Order: sequence, then structure tokens, then C-alpha cells
Amino acid sequence: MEAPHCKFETVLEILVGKWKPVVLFHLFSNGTMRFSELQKAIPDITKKMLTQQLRELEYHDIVHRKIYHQIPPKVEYSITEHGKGMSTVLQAMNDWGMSHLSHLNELYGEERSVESFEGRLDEFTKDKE
Amino acid sequence: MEAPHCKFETVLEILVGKWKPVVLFHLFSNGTMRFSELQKAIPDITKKMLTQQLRELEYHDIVHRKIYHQIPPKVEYSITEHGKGMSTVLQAMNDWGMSHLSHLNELYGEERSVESFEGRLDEFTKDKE
DNA sequence: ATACCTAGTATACAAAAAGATACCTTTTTG
DNA sequence: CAAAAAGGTATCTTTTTGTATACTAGGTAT
Repeated sequence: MEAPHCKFETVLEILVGKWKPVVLFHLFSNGTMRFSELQKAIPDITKKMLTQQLRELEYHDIVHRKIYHQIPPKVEYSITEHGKGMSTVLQAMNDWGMSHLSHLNELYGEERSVESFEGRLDEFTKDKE
Repeated sequence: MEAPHCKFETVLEILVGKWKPVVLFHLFSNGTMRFSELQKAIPDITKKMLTQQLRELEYHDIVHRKIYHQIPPKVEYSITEHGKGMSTVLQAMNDWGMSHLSHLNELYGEERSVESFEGRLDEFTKDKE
């Protein structure tokens, strides 16, 4: 059975936040991106949220922030070496996540998607046998 | 560099929630547990929260709920077969998480812990460089 | 002189998640 | 008759997250 001996919460700490997955996705895919490029890539995010999520990732040394002292300002973000080490974990999460999605499809039918989880949950919460 | 091609969010969906990690930890460790045993194992959780987290895990077919139709009621929770398949992911998260913790310790000093992340973040948010 | 550029910050507000507390069920025990 | 037992639900309040909007800095182009 292999009980995991706790502390996967550390990874959660890093990834939790509405926009962190997308931000990471873009940085992992594109390498180095400016603040404004990230904004364009994630149209619905506000500056405040983008800044916040980036700062949290920077705190965990997942993302590096390079400031060019110019006017107008230029700031580039990229995945740190330490951050790259997380990619195997993300890959593992991704792979199992995919198979989990098809498992959910088997259970609840095809008209499922990650976004519609909540709606389904309500129905489910009602007692059944 | 190996860019993870997205959708690790599915795993986040399952694990996010203040009490999910602890609940899973106990179920993975102890096998089958009654509602009240979980409550005792996690003293600060309220019934409402425990129920909610369990229902969400049940929805994802990670946790199974077995009802004994007795008075007083008896309900047992356990990890499903599908849920056991997640243990490798949790293990990966756990392992990298541990190394990440020591990395943080190198960066910020020993008086660090998972719980004190936030306090540190505030200091960090202020511009540096 | 004014507008524009980028990468933010400040402030106020709305929405979502979590906490506190009380109540319900049905049978057995005192 | 009242209390206890286990596993909840209902309702309300508080806390945490996220959104919307306006504003800033300092130099360049018009």
C-alpha cells in the first residue's frame, strides 16, 4: 500500500493559488518572460495577482526575477535551477492527473471537465445509500 | 528542461483544502477509520469540515465510505483502489518537498518551518536588490 | 506641456473558504 | 423520562482570497 509519510504539503504550499499553475506553465514552456508577456499570455489576471503569485514563487526559489534598471522598466522572470528540479514532480502529478480525469469520465460520464467539478459535487454531496 | 505539459491541476483539485492532507495521511497510515476516529486523530477539525473534505475525496473516488445501518450510526472510511494509485504521486511530492524544505533552510536559515512561510513572505514581498 | 511606456502599489470591495454553534436522528441504557 | 451514542446538517460569523480601479515613477517621443 505504501503510505506516503506526509509532507507533500510543502509542494502544495508552492502550487496553491488561483494563478500559479498557469504562470508556471508559461514559464516552463517559454523559458524567460517579461511581466507584460505573462500578462498577455494570461489575459484575465490582474497586475496585482500576477505580482503576488510571482513573488510567492520567487520566495520559494522557483522563479527568478531579473530587474533591468531602465526606463521604462523591464523585468524578466524565469524558472530557477531549483525550480527545474520540480519538473519531475509536476510531470508525475500531470500524468496521474490525466489518468484520473479519464477515471472520472468513466464514473460520471463524458460531459465532465476539470472546470465543472464543483457543480457535480453538489449533487454528490446529497446522501446516497 | 522538460516542460510539464500542464494539467497537474487535477491533482491540486483533489488535494486542496485545509484538511485534506491530514485526512489522507491518517487514512493511508491506518487503513480503515471511522468518522469518530478521524475526529480524534485530528482534534481541531470540526464535523462540518471533516464531512466536507471526506465528501470531496469520495467524489474523486479517492476515499470510500461504508455505511453500517445501525443505531448509533457507524461509518467507515478507507482509501479506494483508485486512491492507492495516487500514492506514487504523493510520494514524489513528499520526497521533493523534503528536499525543498532543506533548500529553504539554506536560503533563509534554520528557524524555518512550513507553518511560518507566510510571515517570511511579508518581509520578502518588499522590494530587494 | 502632454501623453505614453512598463512594472508595479494602494485602496476598496466581493466572493469563497473555514470556524462556531446548535440541532437532528433512532435506539439503548440508567 | 432523560441522557447518551455516532454521524451528520443548518445557520451564522469570521477569515482568507481574489477582483476592480485608480494611481505612481521617471524618462522618451510628439
